[in-house]
Amino acid sequence: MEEKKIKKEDFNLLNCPIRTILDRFGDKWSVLVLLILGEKKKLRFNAINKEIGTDISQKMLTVTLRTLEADGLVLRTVYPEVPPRVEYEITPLGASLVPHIDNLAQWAAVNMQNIKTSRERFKNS
Amino acid sequence: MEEKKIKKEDFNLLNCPIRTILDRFGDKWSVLVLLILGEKKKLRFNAINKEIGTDISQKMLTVTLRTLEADGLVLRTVYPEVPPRVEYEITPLGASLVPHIDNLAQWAAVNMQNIKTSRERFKNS
DNA sequence: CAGGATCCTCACAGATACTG
DNA sequence: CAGTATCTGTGAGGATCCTG
Repeated sequence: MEEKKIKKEDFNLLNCPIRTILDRFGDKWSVLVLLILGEKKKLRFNAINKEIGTDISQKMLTVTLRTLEADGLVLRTVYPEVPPRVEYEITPLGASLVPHIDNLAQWAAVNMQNIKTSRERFKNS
Repeated sequence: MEEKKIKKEDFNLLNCPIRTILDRFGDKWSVLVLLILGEKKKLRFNAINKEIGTDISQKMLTVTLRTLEADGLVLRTVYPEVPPRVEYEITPLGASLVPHIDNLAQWAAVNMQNIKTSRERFKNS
């Protein structure tokens, strides 16, 4: 059995750290959840769901939260009650990432119109 | 003919600007190409290809460059020669984005081990 | 309430062959 | 040299049903 395939995990495109994090946060929901928890401190599952809107499926919210938890960016606390209560909050590590995302968001907000115009011009050329 | 489907382009998840840019740069190659062009100023197609390594296909490099060009982040100059010569360089807009990506990369480099450890612990729990 | 378990699908990415 | 044109697969994301 050969091993031609280099695993994404092991290679990470020249071990560029930026790629390692983009592999995680380039997905559809991680950043959004992180920003929400960065603001609101403590939230339950359905509360996060409401914050996002109806656009995320239960499954994807679960997957996203589990990934963030596994990475140590979000803390998940289960209270042994009936009905069950689960609260999510951002960790210091997660909080340290938020400002960087905010910076990117800032840049995006400032230059969005610029990009859209450029995109439009490109289409008609 | 109904129009139930909301196009990704039009919706952008609550028009959150951060999502708009992550939709673009969450892909596999855009950020890498941007960083390379941010350093090397002017490069030809095959030169970029070499910088990345053998891991990107011609097609994906073309697609990536075209998208960056459309967004106004990269300038594409075709010289009417035989054989053809095409040079790519970063635009001021693109250059203004690079530091933000670098910041993220910095964070990633600093906290990568932390995250990996956390991930390992999560797996064995 | 907070998910787990399934099934589906479609867009993105890759491989390959060809060309001005 | 710097691309196009096709074909194909894979897996993130979504819909739905079920449960401690």
